Amino acid sequence: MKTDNIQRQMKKGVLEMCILAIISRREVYTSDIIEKLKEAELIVVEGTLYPMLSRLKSAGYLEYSWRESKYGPPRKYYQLTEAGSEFLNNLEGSWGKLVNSVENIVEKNTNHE
Amino acid sequence: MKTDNIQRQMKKGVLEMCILAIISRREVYTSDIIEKLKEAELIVVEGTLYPMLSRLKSAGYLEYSWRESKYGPPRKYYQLTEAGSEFLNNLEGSWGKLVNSVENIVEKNTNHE
DNA sequence: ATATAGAACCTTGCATTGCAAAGTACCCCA
DNA sequence: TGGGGTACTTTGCAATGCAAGGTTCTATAT
Repeated sequence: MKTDNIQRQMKKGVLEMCILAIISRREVYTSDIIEKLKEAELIVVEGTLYPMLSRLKSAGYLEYSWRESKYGPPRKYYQLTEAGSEFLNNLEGSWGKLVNSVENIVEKNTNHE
Repeated sequence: MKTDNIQRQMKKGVLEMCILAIISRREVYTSDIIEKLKEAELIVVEGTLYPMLSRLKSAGYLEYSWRESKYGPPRKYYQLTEAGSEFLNNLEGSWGKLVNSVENIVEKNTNHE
């Protein structure tokens, strides 16, 4: 159990929410998302993101449109669907509950030395 | 992607921290831990907890001592090791960072309607 | 034309791990 | 001796983050 794994494990389950949140702000493509996450110090790599976006698309939470780029092949720009907005709301609710639960447990144990 | 899975996915990675936090308060055995988690509305079942405790034990973060019970077979009461305390501190640090990161991402997108 | 570089997308395989379900072992009491 | 309750353990499955490798497209230099 390495320290490296800690952040990784914890990220699980909130990544979808973060990605949907980023897309909800404005249409973005994959590299934009990676950059936004990096700004928030949540490192994510392509191998994680592409399958994730596919899953969210299959689930009906996302759509995309192709746009050309001057610097390379065309890009997939993602947008949230109605269902995606709802889902994001649910995720944010669950996240809030989880944060509360964890604080209940952890704070009781903090020995303020 | 069912709503049922949301909480489950998010729980991943913080469970270890919560369990260590609970054990750090006082010596407990498995059923105690389940009950404490339930109080905080973090439902965990035996099939999750036992392998987890074994992992934490193998990693050197926990020790246990057997104690007899009036009501059944003896119980394993867990205590944190030195390494376990350190690890718990790390986890709490990572957790704090993650909460900040997520808030950075999510709050920027909240349209306070 | 051809080669090179770089951007963007996608796929495969692995390791981790929460969980359901089934199994084992112990204790008490009638 | 048998039944019920408690506790611990194991097996197999499904989900998923990620490393690594691959394909396709554009632009630029030769």
